[in-house]
Amino acid sequence: MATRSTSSSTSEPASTRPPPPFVEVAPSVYEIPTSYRSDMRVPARIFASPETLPGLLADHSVEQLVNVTTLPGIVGAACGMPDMHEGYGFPVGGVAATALPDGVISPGGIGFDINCGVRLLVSNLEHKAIAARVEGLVHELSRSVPSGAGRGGRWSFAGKKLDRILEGGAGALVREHEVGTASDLEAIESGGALEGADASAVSERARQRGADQLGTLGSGNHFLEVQVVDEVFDEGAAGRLGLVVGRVAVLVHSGSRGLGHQVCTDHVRLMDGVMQRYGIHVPDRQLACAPLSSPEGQQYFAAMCAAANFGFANRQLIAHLVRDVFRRMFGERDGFLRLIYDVGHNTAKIEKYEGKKVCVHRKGATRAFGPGSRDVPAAYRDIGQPVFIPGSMGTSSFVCVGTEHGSEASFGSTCHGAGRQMSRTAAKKKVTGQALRKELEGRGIVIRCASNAELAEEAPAAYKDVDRVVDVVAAAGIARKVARLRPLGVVKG
DNA sequence: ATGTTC
Repeated sequence: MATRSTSSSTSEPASTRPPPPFVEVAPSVYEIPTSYRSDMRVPARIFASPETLPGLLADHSVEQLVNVTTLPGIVGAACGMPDMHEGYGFPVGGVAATALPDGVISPGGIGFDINCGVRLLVSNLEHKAIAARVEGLVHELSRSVPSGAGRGGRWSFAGKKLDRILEGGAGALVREHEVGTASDLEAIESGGALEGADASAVSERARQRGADQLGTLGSGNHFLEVQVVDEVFDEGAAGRLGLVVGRVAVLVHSGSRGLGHQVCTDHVRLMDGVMQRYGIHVPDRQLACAPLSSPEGQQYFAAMCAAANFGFANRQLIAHLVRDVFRRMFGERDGFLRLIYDVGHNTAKIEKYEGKKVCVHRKGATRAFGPGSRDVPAAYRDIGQPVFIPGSMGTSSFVCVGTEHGSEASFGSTCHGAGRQMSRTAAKKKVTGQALRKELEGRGIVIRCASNAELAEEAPAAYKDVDRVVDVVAAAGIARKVARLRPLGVVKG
């Protein structure tokens, strides 16, 4: 089994080892040259500032990023976003592009929660007008959207219906189940469906785990937040997105639940078994991979795309449940929620860089294409693709847009959140869920969650400072700040 | 992230 790391150096605390040699190659961009370790194929590029770099050295994420640079077929550099932290094999907040056709694809470079992502909806409501109803609103949302580990919902999909969701993503729900509208699809990355999906590549077990989980939040850092637009940094871009100070918005953060998790588990196991046959040697068993052109690579890619489509459909159904609540409480007109955009941060996609096709792994990294890209919705094409960077629970979230510079510096990617600075277990030792709940309520934030113990894992103290993380991506020029949103209420598992 | 060790 490939569940344990075989890299001997990851068994010692990160702090006891000398830091690798960093070279500042541009403002807020550091590189570790290939001379650092003989097995590196490309440099490791880390987006950081003098203030955030020490934090990145506190766990094994930098070493993991160096390990990623050894993958066969990797091009350019392995990139670490400013919210990077330790993950399974690859760091969370990591980007790696491998050249087609023989470069590898590695499930660890996408993560267990395939197409975990964020969607932002905006209402016509003024916070001032509904301030007294926020508690009731959050309560109703928590009743309508199931959350918590292992939780299923009222909807269940199997057989051909599930096949069409796995291959058609959010569009299958729009077309067959009257969940949302066709115009929603224009505001979803890749139109809400990745082309490479093949339902038959998804195991029966994965299908069973996912059957009743569409339209559910899950647990961990997944949440649904009612927010108010707090500050606008770029009037032009904010206006285009429909973000006006004082306006109420809803941020949904969820993924492909047990289905995506099982797809990752299935294929890590398969690849671990065939790596040697392809003559691939990696410094950490958790980097299990296979050439994208191999049967194992193709199977995983097809299953991963199908799980990603399940993720898009999940957020589509959650948004549908949220819209129902808003409509019931505020009426058809005032309660209308327009989808601004939906973007994932755990996928691998075939994209073109410098004229060559590459497989871009993004794990805890958000696609952030710049102005002019055909993959950006026409309505936003001149400002760049919207990107959402949620802070930790109860802290501000940022809306950004991608930049042209990002396509050369980070394969069109930026950070995905604040990023952990404390493990889940460490967080539980430091704070109790009860105390955290009191603190949030003291700041006027309504909170509904299934488990107090899990609440503690998501304490703001367990995360990096999102303001600093966003300042780094802005300084490095891989995203542009548009607006900040402040939480009014949180629903989580 | 996850029916939190098939």
